[in-house]
Amino acid sequence: MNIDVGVRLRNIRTAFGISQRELARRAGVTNGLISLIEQNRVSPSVSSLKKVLDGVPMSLAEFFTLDLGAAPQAFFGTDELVELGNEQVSLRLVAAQRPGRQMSVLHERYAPGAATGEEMLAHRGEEAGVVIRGRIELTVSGATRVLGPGEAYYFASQLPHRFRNAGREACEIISACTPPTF
Amino acid sequence: MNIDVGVRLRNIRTAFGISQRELARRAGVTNGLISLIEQNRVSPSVSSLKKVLDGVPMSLAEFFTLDLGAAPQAFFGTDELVELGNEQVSLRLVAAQRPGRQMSVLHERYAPGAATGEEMLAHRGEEAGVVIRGRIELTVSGATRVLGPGEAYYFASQLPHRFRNAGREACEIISACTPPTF
DNA sequence: CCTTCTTGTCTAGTATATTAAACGATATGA
DNA sequence: TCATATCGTTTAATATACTAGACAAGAAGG
Repeated sequence: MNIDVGVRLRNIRTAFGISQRELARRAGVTNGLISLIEQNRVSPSVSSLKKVLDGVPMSLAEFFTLDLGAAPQAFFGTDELVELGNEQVSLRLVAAQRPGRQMSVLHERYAPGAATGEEMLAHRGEEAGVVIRGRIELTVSGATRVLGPGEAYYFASQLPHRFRNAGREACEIISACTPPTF
Repeated sequence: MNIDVGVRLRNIRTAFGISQRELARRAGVTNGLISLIEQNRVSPSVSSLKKVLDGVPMSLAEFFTLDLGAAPQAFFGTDELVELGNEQVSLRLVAAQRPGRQMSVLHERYAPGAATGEEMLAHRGEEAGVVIRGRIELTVSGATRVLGPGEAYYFASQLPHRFRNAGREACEIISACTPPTF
């Protein structure tokens, strides 16, 4: 449940082969604080954690992103793409069953008038894509734009977003998102 | 020199269109604390910042990887894609200048006879794509296959791989890779 | 003009992060 | 054996994060 800041910091410090006192000296804090943080006896303020990491040095973003993730199937015929959508919005997923993959790549098809729903979507991760046929109306954080063939998008998926095919022609998009939502 | 936690939090909260009190309710903290944090009057402890972000929801890693300042560009016209390739292999990159992005999404175009080179490529990460026009000959770990429109690939980039357009028609692919190689 | 609701801000009191200094343990050398 | 380091831990005092509640400003409706 809790982010284990203490263990993380200890791992990093020992990986650099420096003592609590040495790190404290570089960071401009006391060695006692380092000790307490590493034991999870206190939850450091962002400002002091930043000071500590500056002594390594390491950014807060790097600190909180510690992890990563095979020779499975590499080629996929059209019939090997897994169909996920409905009649209005077709989603063909590449490498659906691949364990531990870091992205979802989709061939999307929006029928005329189709949309991702009435509500705005919002979830973790990032998504991007290129329109290859037709036109799509995309709204991100209140901003709306219609994209045509060759045009593209890239946004953080936390921002409220919605896709809608406002035209009369079907619209196709190749898209990718990470981490894999589908 | 300090990370502007307050402005970040305010940007995120307003992007979601919720009030300080609503966020506080979801996060299980007081609205006053949200106010103080957003004004940078206090530097929140990691534990309380995590509580607040859980209300969005957003991870600490995502929070600190968000780029500061204005909302990044979400829409890209064809002329806003950055051209990276040569005359044989054209690579149009989406969101090239976006700092901290987690993927590269490309519109690739292989002229007849064009290839990624004589040597096999091998690097970190994963890559995937969908062919939208023409045919491409893809070799991964010794296995070779020709993919046509609607067909796709997904493989770990450490595996030796090579793309070649063996046909007479230009071939277009929309591809994605993570982490961003381009 | 009134309410009544919502917004963000501020203040006094309390909980907790942080400091300064001490402690015990381990190691090295005279 | 006795120093003299350095290591991580602990404690009491202090600085600061956090809470509960009040405040002023704006909007909606009577």
